[in-house]
Amino acid sequence: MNAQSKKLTVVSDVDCNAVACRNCGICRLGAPLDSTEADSRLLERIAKNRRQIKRGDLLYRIGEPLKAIYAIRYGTIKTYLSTADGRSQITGFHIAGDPLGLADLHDGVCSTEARALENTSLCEIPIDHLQLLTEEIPSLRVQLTQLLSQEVQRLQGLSLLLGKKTAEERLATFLITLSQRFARRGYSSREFNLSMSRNEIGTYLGIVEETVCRTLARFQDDGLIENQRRLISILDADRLAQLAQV
Amino acid sequence: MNAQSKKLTVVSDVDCNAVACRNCGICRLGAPLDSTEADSRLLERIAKNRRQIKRGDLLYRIGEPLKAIYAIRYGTIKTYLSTADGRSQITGFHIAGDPLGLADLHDGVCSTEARALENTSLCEIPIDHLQLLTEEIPSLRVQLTQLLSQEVQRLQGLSLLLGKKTAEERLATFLITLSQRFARRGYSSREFNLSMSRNEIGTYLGIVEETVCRTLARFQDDGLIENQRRLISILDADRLAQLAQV
DNA sequence: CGAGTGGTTGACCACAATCAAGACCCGTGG
DNA sequence: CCACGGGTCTTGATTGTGGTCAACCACTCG
Repeated sequence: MNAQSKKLTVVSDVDCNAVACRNCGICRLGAPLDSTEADSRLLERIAKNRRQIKRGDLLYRIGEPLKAIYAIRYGTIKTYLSTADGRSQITGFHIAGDPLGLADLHDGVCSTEARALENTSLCEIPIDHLQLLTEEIPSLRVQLTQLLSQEVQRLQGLSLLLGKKTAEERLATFLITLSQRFARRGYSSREFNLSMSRNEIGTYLGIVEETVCRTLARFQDDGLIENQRRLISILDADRLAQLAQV
Repeated sequence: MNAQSKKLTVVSDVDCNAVACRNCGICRLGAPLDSTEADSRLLERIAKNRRQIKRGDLLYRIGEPLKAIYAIRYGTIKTYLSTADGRSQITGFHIAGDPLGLADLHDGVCSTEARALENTSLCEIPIDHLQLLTEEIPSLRVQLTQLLSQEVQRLQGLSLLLGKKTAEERLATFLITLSQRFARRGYSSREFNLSMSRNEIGTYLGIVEETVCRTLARFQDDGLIENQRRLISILDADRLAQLAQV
């Protein structure tokens, strides 16, 4: 099992840094509890199915048939949906290791639009391929259930944030959550570069750009963070977490 | 397959009306695409596992181990979670046919609290039971994936509502969605009794009780609905749907 | 170096929250 | 049968958080 995961994670340092890939969704999909040698050979086949998209590019759009599910190797993807008159809500910023497209498995139609915030590399599992794979590797279905169930919990948390938290609490939650996600992927939890604009942060948190700016400025005045445009340093994670009301 | 589903749906008219059960989650779980005779016998065993809870009772609470997953036969359950200081957000009103507990499969810990809004009957599948069942009936896992994926989509829609819609649009969306859900279950889509209070509607829609009242009153003045406390009649579904901005 | 994008700050405003009071409804007990 | 009490619903007056509109700043890139 150790040997297997090595085979999967160490692909080539050029297009897959170890940190991203060790935690990448496809590797998590690829290292289920009871995987066998035969499984691992199959999964190598999947892992080869790569896709690169550039900053600003669409991965898929609302209403089109779901062609594949994805796992992000590196980069950032935002997913969003909109009201009839065009107000849109970002439902997630997805980073290395996150799966994409699972929400649309039940009807095979994309319910969100997915766009790259920076150059992004993905593992791609075509839908018809997935059908075969899950038959050959039962544990893959277990993994799908796990990932979907986590996604439901994430969205429940987002609903709490959008329904009940103040602007200040939203921003604090956002920063703490992002920091924790980076930490889990092996990046710094104290200092990081945002790949999204103030506008996009607002569109995710249910507030406007200006409120994001003002609140970040206040956090800086209060010594909670250092705010240099896209570069954020967390100075007082404890107080920030307390503000977040998680 | 027809004979099978008959066996499952027609239990006894006393504790299972046909409408609710034909569409109930356990029956959907119980009538997967490729079910065999053997499967159906197994599923009969599950379907017998019933549970009744009374209005106001807790089904499970946050943090406790997930003992089972459920499907509602009749009644209504609300699920909710809260901020550290006790503001709570209802994440769903679940009616006949809806599954419960799926969101917590990945770590086996309840992430929401579930409480009955009226006397409610559930099918219960204990977690350890589920393990065995999914091994014997592979299509059950497919069903779990489908149901989870639908739940993710539902919560994405809720996020859009909470993040971007006005109070008026929220109420309109709520009424239209509820009406459609009732219709799909075979109840009237034009007139129905709410099982939740104004306060609970607000706690779900991210607004306060008073705003719910005022907005419903306005809808009545505008001839969109008739509003007799818990009894709601939809008078102009089209205009309401337009207001909803779905 | 100038244009353009994204970020910041200020002044003002509006929608919904809060606070408050009263109406309605239903169950319970005298 | 009516009176009482508590919960739910409704309506009104006032307030406040965050939205809107507007101007300016700062960084980047051609």
